[in-house]
Amino acid sequence: MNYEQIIRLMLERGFLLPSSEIYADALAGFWDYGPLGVALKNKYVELWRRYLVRRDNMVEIDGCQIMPKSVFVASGHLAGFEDPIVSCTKCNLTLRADRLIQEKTGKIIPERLPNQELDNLISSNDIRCPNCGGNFGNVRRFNMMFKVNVGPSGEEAYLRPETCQSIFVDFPRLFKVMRCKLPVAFAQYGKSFRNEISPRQSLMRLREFYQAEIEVFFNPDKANEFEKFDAVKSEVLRLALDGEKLEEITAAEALEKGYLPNKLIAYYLVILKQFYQYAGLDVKRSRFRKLGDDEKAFYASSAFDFEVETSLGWIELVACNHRGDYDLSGHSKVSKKDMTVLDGDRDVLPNVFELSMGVDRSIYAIIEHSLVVDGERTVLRFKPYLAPIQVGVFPLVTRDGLPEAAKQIYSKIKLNFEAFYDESGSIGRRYRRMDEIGTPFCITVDYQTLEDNTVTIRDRDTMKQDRVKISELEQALQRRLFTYSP
RNA sequence: GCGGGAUUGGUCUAGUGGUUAGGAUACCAGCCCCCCAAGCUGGUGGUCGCGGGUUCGAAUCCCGCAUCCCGCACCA
Repeated sequence: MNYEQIIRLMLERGFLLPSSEIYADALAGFWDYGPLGVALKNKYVELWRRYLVRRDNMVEIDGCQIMPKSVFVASGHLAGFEDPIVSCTKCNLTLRADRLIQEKTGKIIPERLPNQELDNLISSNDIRCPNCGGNFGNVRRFNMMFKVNVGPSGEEAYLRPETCQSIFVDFPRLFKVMRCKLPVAFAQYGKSFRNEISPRQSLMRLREFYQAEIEVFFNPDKANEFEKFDAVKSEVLRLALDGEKLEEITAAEALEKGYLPNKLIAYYLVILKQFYQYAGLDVKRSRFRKLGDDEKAFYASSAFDFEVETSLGWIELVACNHRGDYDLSGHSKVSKKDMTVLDGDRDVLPNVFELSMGVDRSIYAIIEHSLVVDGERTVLRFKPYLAPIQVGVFPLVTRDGLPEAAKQIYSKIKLNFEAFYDESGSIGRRYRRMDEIGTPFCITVDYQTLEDNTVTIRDRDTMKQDRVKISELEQALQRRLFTYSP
C-alpha cells in the first residue's frame, strides 16, 4: 500500500483526524490523533522508555513548551533558525535570498549577511525572477518559530522548536539533584512547534509535532572510554556514508575504519537501531546516513540521520547530532551561569550527542512497515506490545448463553488489557476487523466453554487457535502480549 | 509561496443549471448461527469544503479563501 492508502486507512479507523476539520479556516500542518492513534503512540513511547531510557539509566523530564526569548538567543534559533527570503513583485514566487544569489553569481553567500547587503547583491547582479522575469522586492527574514506573548505586558516568548532546549536549560540543577556523573543521558518526550512554510504529507511535516529526544552529556576527552560499547560492538549497522552507497558493518569495524567518531556515538546508534527492531520496523529498509556539511543543522559538528524506506521514499526518523558544547556554552554565555560539571577531579563543559526522534513519523513508518495485504486479508502486524487494541472478545454465536459468558470474561479482562467486545456479524468478519487494526489476539467463547470453562485464543499472524482455561487466561495473554522480540 | 489536480453521508463514488442528490461499502437493528469477512430483511446518516456572486433556479457557472495530493521552492 502506498502513502495515500495508508493515510486513508488511518483516517477511517480512527488513528488520525484532520485538526479542526469542521471549520473552513482549518490550518495546514495540524493533525489530531484518534483513539487508536493515541493508543499506538503511547505504547510506542513506553517502548522508547523501556529500550532506551530505562535500559540506559537515562533521566527523563517533561519541560514547558513556551520558553522565554533568551533561551533562543542562546540556542541560536533566533538567528540561525531564520532564513532570508525574497519574493517576486510580479508572481510572488518566494525564494531563499542567499541561495538565489549564490546560484546566479556562483559566489558563496553567507546566510547571516544583512538584508541590505543581500538587496544590493540582487540589484547589482540584476537578478530577476526565474519564473516570470519580474523584479524582486526587499529581502526579509522568515523565522520558523512561533512567537507568543506572555502575560498582560505581552512579554516576547516562543514555542520551542525542539524539545531539547528544556534539557539544556535544566541541566545544571538536574545534574546536581539527580546526583549525575558523566556520561549521562537526559530524555524527553513532548511537543515541538515549527512554522513550516509548506507542511505536507500529514505526519511527515507537521507544524505541531512530537519529539522524543535524548541528549547524552559526556566528557569529550573520554568519548572512547565507554565500557557499555563492548556489549554491542558486534551489532551490525547499515551505514550510508557517501550518497546512496550502503555498507553493512559491525559497530566495532565502523569505529576502526573511522566511519564513526567514537565508542559513545557508536553505542547509541546501535541501541537506537535495536529499539526500532523491537518497535517492528523493518530494519533491512533502514540506514544511518552521514550528512554532508551543507545538510547539517547549524549546531551540529557531525550528524547521522536514521532513515527508513517507505512508499514516500527514504524518510528521516531520527537526527543523531554531535552538538559539541554548542548548547551549554551558548546558554552559559547568555545566562552567565556556569554550566561546567565535575568529572573526576576536573571541571568540564560536557559535549552533547543527541538522538532527536520524530515520533509522528516513526508511527507512520511503523504502520507502513507493519501493513500486510494478503489476498483479501488486510493485517497490521504490530508487535503485540504496540497494538492499540490488545484483545478482542467474541461469543461464537449470539445464543445459548454464549454472549453472557463472553461479556463476563470481557468485563474482567478489560481492567488489565485493552479489550474490545464484539458480537455483530459472523465470527470470521469479527476476526478480520481486528486484523485490520492490528489486534494480535482474539478470545472466542464457544459451546465447549460452557462445558469445561476454556476459551480459544486466536493468533492474528498465524490464525491458529489455542485453547486455555479461563482461570489461566490473563496469564496466557500477559505472556503473549509482553514477549518482547526484535 | 508558485504552478497543476482535487474537495458530494465514515470511506469510495454517480450526478456539468431545474422535481424530496443516486449507488456501493461501512455502520445499526432483526433473522440466520455459521470458527476466519462481504446470506436475508429493514434502517440511520449527506444540502454537496467555506464565503460571496451570476441566475427565476447551482453540487453543477464565476470570484475569493481553506484543506488535501503532485511538481518547484522550503525543511533550523
